[in-house]
Amino acid sequence: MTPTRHTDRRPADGSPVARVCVDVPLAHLDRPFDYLVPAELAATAVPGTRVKVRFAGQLVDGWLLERTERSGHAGRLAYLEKLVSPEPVLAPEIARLARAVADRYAGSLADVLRLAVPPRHARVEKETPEEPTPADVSADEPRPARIPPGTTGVPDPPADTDGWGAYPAGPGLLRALADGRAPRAVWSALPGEDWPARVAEAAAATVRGGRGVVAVVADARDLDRLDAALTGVLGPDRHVRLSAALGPARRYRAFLAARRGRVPVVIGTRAAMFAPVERLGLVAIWDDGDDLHAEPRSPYPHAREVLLTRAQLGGAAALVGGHARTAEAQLLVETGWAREVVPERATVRARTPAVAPTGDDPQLARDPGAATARLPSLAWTTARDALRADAPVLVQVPRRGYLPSVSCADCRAPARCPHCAGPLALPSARGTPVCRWCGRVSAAYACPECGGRRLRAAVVGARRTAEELGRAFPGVPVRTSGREEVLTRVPGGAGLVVATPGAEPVADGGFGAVLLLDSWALLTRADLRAGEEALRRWLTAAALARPATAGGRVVVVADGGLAPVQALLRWDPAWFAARELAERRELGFPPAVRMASVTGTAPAVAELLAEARLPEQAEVLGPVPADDDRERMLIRVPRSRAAALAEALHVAAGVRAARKAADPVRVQVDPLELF
DNA sequence: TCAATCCGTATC
DNA sequence: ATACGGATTGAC
Repeated sequence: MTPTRHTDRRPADGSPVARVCVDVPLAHLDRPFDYLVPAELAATAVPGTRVKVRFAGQLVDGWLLERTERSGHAGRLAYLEKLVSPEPVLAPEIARLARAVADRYAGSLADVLRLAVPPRHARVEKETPEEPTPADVSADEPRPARIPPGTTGVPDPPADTDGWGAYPAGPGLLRALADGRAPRAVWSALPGEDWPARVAEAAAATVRGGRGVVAVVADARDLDRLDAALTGVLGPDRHVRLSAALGPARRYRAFLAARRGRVPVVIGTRAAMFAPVERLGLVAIWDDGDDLHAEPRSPYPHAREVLLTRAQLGGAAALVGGHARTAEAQLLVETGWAREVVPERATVRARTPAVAPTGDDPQLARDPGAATARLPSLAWTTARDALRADAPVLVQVPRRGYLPSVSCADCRAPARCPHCAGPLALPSARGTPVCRWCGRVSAAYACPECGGRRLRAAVVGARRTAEELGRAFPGVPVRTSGREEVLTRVPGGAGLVVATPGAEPVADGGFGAVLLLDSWALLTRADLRAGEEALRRWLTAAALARPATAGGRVVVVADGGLAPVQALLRWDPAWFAARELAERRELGFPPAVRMASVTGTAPAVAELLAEARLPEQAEVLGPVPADDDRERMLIRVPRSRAAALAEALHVAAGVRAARKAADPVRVQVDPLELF
């Protein structure tokens, strides 16, 4: 039995109208609906709370956005059915941010709020509503008292040439953060940089100035490192980690600690990009080129864009850092929105390893060890020398697994399935090739380009590479770091580490040599970002090597004339980013323009585009075939029309939703993959 | 002329 | 999803 019967209800005395965002995914319902606040909820149904409302006959979840005196709605208002919890989980600035993100990405507010506020966990909410609980501290451990920001315990940053002192603009950046200003920086980290320490110092400076921080990294390993650095600088109680990997209870606990103002700093993976923080002073993202920063759920916002929007809306500082620089970050610099924080060339020279390119060496058989390992001889001798000097060696291989795909041994054309044109793979070392799409076995494969019948491994996976290296360097321990097991740190002595990109461990004292293998597989990907991504992966791995002055060497198996290889040799990510951005301007690709993709069955895509009132300058490109009989169209507009494009697509999606169009269409603004 | 039914549309 | 209004249909 409900506590209040409908007939008993009367509206609250003050602000009896609640503006509610109903949690339904339909695009045409993406606006607030007004409800009456019953008198008994007058004090508790505050903005930011979760509510239940009767909507089109159903009980649905909703967000109370606002309380007002009157409604613009002509008809009769229904009452709020229920207050889910008095906890105002949706901070007003996050509601504003979510609206801005929805608008930018042609999505609905409700979709963004689902990403922004983790699911409620009632038990967690009840525990210690008065006392703080930093997220990773379990409920029964002693809890620190609430410390107001800017009062205690934060050490001053170290002075001069170490740390941020290695960047001419670095000390000024920290000062501005501590002074409560809003500097915006695109930071190119030096090789060997202890970046978690630098981010922690920037966070500490901001906290010292009495403001909060949100910092986002790509994966759990980077998060562990940042967590440790922050604990070193701020102690264990001033920050929480927030990531989907925590599980519902711990995630909600961390979220609440931030929302209740118990901690000034939130760090995490992209799940933290919407984290509420009181008096936000700094947003930071490390390695913004990592595609893990792109949210895979509608409306597919990117952590960098969300954080920069927060900085813009909230007057907060922004720090976009990495060893590499994305074209998007370059655009921030070129438009003057952000300033570069880069080392001087002399500092770069002093800290970089010696980098050398080498071709796929036809003479590799002269070094018996190299032949065994299928290594070009320069790579082999470099590794051997480092091992002889009792230094660890990192070998980066681009893809996981065992012989993921194969190509013609004669002309190198990728081997494709004769039936469906899917990629062929070798499931076992001496087996017959099998199609990875349709599963058919191609026993008598002949290359359609040259007629060749022999196949070679297109990309040798980490496990296979590790086996071969073990044979080439007998007696040297070989470890792999990849999907199944990611190593965080390895000891300093002689040893081989075979890692896939993103899984490279840090070595005590740095790696003596870093080998970047099978690079052509990265560079020949048919992707707009192939060059940028290759360079990002190389720089990230090469940054783990010792400086050349300490014997650190890097060998990249690629043509030294290619731009990404050049950028690696000169350690000049800014040069490459400027070049890349110029090229994208010329070709009309993001971020020089705004692109959106519309994916679905051919009739559904056509229907949506027919409905959409696209801006004047819009160009429609395609169709490109997508997975399962669906197709994809791209729409390109100048950046000045970006908002209009998103709105047009959102409205068109709404019209389709209102008509109950059967087959879904996915609308994506700034899709990561363009072709 | 009126009720039953269908369809489209709004959902507070 | 469901509820409602207007249009349509069919029986008297």
